[in-house]
Amino acid sequence: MDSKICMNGVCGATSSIEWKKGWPLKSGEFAYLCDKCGTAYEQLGFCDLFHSEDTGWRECISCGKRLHCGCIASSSLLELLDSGGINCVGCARSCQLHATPNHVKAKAFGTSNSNSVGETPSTSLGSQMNGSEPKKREGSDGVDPVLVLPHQNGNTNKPIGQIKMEEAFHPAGESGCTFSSNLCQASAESSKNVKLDSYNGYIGVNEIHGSQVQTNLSIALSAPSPNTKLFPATVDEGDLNKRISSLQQGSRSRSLLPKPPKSTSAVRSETNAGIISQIRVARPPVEGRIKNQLLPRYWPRITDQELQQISGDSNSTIIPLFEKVLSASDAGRIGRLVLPKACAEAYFPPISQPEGLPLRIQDVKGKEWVFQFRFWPNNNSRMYVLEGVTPCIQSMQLQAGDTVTFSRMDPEGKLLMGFRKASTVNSTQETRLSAIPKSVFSTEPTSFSAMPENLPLMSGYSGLLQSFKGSRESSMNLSSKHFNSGDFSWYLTEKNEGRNADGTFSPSMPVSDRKRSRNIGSKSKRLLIDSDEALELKLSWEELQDMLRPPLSIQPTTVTIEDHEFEEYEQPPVLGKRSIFTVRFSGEQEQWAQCDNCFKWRRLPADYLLPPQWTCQDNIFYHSRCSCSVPDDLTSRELEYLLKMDKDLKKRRNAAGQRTAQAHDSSDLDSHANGTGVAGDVRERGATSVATTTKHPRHRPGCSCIVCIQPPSGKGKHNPTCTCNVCLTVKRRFKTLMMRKKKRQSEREAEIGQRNQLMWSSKEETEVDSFSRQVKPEADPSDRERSGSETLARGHSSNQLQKLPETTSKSSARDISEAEWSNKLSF
DNA sequence: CCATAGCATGGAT
DNA sequence: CATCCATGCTATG
Repeated sequence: MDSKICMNGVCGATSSIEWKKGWPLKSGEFAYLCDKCGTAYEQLGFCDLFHSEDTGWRECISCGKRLHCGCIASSSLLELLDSGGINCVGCARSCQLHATPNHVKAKAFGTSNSNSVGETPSTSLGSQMNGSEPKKREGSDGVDPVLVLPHQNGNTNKPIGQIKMEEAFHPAGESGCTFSSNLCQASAESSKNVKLDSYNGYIGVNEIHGSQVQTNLSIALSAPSPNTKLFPATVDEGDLNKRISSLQQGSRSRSLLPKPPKSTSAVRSETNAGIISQIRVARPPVEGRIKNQLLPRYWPRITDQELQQISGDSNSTIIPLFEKVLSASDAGRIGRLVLPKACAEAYFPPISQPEGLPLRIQDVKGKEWVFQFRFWPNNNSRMYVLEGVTPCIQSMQLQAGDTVTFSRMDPEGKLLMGFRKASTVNSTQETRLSAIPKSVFSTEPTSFSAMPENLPLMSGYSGLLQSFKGSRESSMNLSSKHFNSGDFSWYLTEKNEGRNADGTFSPSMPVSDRKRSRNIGSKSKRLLIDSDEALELKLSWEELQDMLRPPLSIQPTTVTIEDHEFEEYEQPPVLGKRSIFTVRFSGEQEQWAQCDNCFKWRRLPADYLLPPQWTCQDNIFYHSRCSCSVPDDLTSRELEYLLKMDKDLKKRRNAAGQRTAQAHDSSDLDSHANGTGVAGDVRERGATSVATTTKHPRHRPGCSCIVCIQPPSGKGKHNPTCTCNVCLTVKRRFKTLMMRKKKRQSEREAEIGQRNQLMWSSKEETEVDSFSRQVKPEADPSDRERSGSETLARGHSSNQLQKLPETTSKSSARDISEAEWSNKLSF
């Protein structure tokens, strides 16, 4: 059967479906009915075609359940779209807005003329209503009028049809609301208007003019009359107006559908040229093992525009699967993301063992992550979790309250992970900036409020888009190349730790704030957090210190205390972007920074002082990577490794800092500030002074930080034997530093020894390729060599990195489908 | 003592 | 009431 334009006018732009010939038109041609609509309606309760249409889905304001698109199978559902709000029947009823049903049995759209046409319409709406199998109706008696949906331009403002309210949608047993079916039966007049008295709202338009179908179907934009009761009652006017306005936008783009039917490509190009919906509405599942049993809150809310952009010109189809608002524990340090059971069972491979299986998921940057997808037995049920998500969550800089989205790329079956920040502004740049405290110059710890909640969302799908346009291929294919080709093996230096203890840019919550953060992102009452505290971010003093940088282009002067040289700066430090410093075995020092725009990691010279904002375009050192479209300098494994090293380093540093604090409990100095790494750290390059500076932005009365106790340049220096408080402090710090360094060194040596032991002993159990065997011993001497250096360093060979997935992968008994999934996911 | 893994509990729906 | 799932609790290494 040829592809036809659905004469319903809504599904017309969807080309890959078959149509049934409908009623005759004045032109002598026939209307074509979208068979798929009916099928989808029957099977899913939704028209799964409409999502690609410019008008977007409608969802119930109250419960989030998606209303039908208004296609032929769902003309019964339109009444709620235009009733002064969008609401499903269930919610409308709870607001006492339910209309009293009328008593005229409606006809399914297009069924009435089937006799005259000699063909049967797609499905019987009536049968659909009952949730039974679609039946072919053998025509109807007489020449029933074609159901014409009301026209809002007619201005007659009088009901022309009779309305029947009928429980149609979601047969008993379904959770959530049911949908009503106000069927508007109308005469064959071409232009009519219907006012639903019960709702005081107007419903959509479908008008047939000869060979053309004009459709303003689902969008009735008439403002409710002053007496109209808006529903649900809880919807505020602003929100309502917004929704109405977005619906208006959506409706405009599909008003006229020329006939005769276009070819597939023509239709597609028209769609592409037209307005693609940017409305973010929930999409119920169109497939999966449990289909529409998924709770609406897990329905993916990707917009048509995002979808289209992601899939782009490629042959791949992006299928949004589900999304989840991160709970505190999801985003926490445990690294376990609780998956909605239904979603896990519907979209992830079936697992029979609690150990589950490793799942490869590509994130918005094109990076591939491997998570352990598993479950815990729980009350005769299961609780599904993704384990090991911390690096990924951190990479995307997500926190509780943000949303992660899961999609699948077909036909590859590749799983994709996106995100939306819970509260942010449009551009990613600004988003990132919002993580930098505005009040950073005032107090410690610095706290500030994040952006208002109702700002536009930043979508992870946009991120997907970037990654797919620019680096999808490479990110997929290059993941292991890096390991083999280069000497990708470094150890961290302690200068300017890039991230906090968890490797995140966004700060880890202080313990005292955990309780508060717990409220973010979970459902129900836990969402009701104190408005003042909502989305407040905290930066610890230490985390702020990490962002401090010596002033650019200013040479320090050097002072000597007890034969140790310290640099001092005339200007106070400035805020800079966090980065991670590494040293290669060759001794080459490097710095790794994350682009504020695309979030890719870029290698930079160690001595480059990053500004607070930095993007790929600012990469003046490596022109080949000065664009966000260039693949990440780090593969996911490398990044994971880097962050892990950073985390470990930070852990040890914190522990050392705590010990120091205990040792010097009388000091109110910043006992955490430390680190005279390879390139040094201004904070530790203390100097003695007579006069102190108060220039730095964090200064406050009594501040005794290392900046404040520095003398302004040119002012008097202290004698090496000086015993003033400042000098004593500096000396004490230095002593502490050396002790710490010594301790770390011994720790590291112990660790290295242990690791080597483990490595070799595990060879008995783990299959180790010969390459690893050959190379590993070589890495160790360099390790030891480094351990004697001044640099705080941990050594790992690239071969160890390469073995990561094998060692983390827990093999388990898998049934056939698990194996299939594994195969599909390249395991 | 600490981090982690796995299970248990209880609020919410 | 049953189920889900966020998170607490505890055994374990």
